[in-house]
Amino acid sequence: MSDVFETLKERGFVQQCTNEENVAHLLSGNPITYYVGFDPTADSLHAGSLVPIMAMAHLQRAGHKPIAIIGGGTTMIGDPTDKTEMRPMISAEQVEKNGESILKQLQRYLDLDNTEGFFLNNAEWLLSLNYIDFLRDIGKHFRVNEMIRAEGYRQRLERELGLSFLEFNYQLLQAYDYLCLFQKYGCVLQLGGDDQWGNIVAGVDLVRRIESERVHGLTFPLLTTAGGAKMGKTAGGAVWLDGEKTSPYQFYQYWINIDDRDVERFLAYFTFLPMDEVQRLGGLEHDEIREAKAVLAYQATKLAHGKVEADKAQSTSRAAFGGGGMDLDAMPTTVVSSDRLNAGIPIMELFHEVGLAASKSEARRLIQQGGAYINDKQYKAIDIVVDAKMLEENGLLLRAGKRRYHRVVLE
RNA sequence: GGGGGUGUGCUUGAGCGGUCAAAAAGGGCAGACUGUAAAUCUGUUGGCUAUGCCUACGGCGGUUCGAAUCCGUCCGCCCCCA
Repeated sequence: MSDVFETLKERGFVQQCTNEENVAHLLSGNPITYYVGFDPTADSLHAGSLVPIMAMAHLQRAGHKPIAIIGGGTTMIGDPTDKTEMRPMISAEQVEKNGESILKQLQRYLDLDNTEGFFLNNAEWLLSLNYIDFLRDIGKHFRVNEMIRAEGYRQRLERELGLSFLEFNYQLLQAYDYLCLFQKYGCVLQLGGDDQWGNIVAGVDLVRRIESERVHGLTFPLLTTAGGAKMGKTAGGAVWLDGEKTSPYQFYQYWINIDDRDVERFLAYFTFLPMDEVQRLGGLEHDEIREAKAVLAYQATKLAHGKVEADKAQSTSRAAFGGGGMDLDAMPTTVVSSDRLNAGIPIMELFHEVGLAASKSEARRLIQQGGAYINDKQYKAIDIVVDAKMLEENGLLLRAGKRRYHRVVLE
């Protein structure tokens, strides 16, 4: 078994760690069980979640057993950590539904078949808690003085924002999660974003106090892009792992369009390429860096959507930007009846209808500012009517700006 | 329970009773330059059957020729006292 801890470290996954030597030692020995919590407030994970996912995958490849848990119980309270306001609560049914989608996505990266890995909802043990018992058995181990020192709480208190008692209990519940997982599954390592550090440590302490056992914690750095933006967000919103919400092609393009400065870091995080290769690619400059981005995009897409989709996305991208013809199959397409086209469709209407502009006014602006193209020809007059005469063999190729394409074909 | 404050467009945040679709910044989009990058410059950024009309300044109601701006009330959030 190779030294996974070393791998995680050199790939940049380690931000804080309860005790580096112990964790390194633990990971180089017999298989252990570790866990990461995921937020079930949305029905899909997004690119930002790839950091914990990839870390889990590295560990599983080294023979360790992952537990992915969704906070069905905790979400019903709302996590105050690093939030300026209270997180909205969501219903148990919604959590259940979201959990199913999330599990499917995780399975692309991890084996969660209930032998090699597990997928659990903490509602399972949290919902049946009895208040008095919980206070007596768990609550007595927590010191309020310590709790309010935690960054997340402290900020809320200092900024005089107020913090409900409900939210204040979040840390106890997460610590309790760890305790349960330790007791039932022998879980001895919790991973999470650095904002979770306080909660993780609370769990480590709790297990030590109740079970007199030493368990461990490790956090990942919170990723931002070189531009300072949150990882995995774009104009259109989050970059989802769900192919329905973010198509494989869009997913691919997200990685292609990242800042040059992020290339090496992201290769280390989001691919399994050996580090010497990562460094070689990261060292490329100017035009060549695009090759590195292509590798990153392809690898990341392949992991998230499989080889077939990755190949398709890659060829579409190459065709679109490499000067050649487009890969028409992968392009979003709208079907229009020939009668309608023969009658003529105002250009603003067309751009709006296919979704390249959110409203007709936006379409108007786009056109007036020279961002509207049909079959690679720019059209700046808003009163143009698109009809069958403009049809080419592949239909109409609409483009908004440099990168957003849409095809219109006849019925 | 008492007192005070606050609620504006994607976000932050100005806003005298008319000249407010609402300052400013950020963000977004488009154009130029480029490498599908960054930086920079320019334009733009509620909708529409478009030199006009409609919808918008927490909800409802009122005062007024006229309200984001005044009054009442309700809701949300925040602070202080209990």
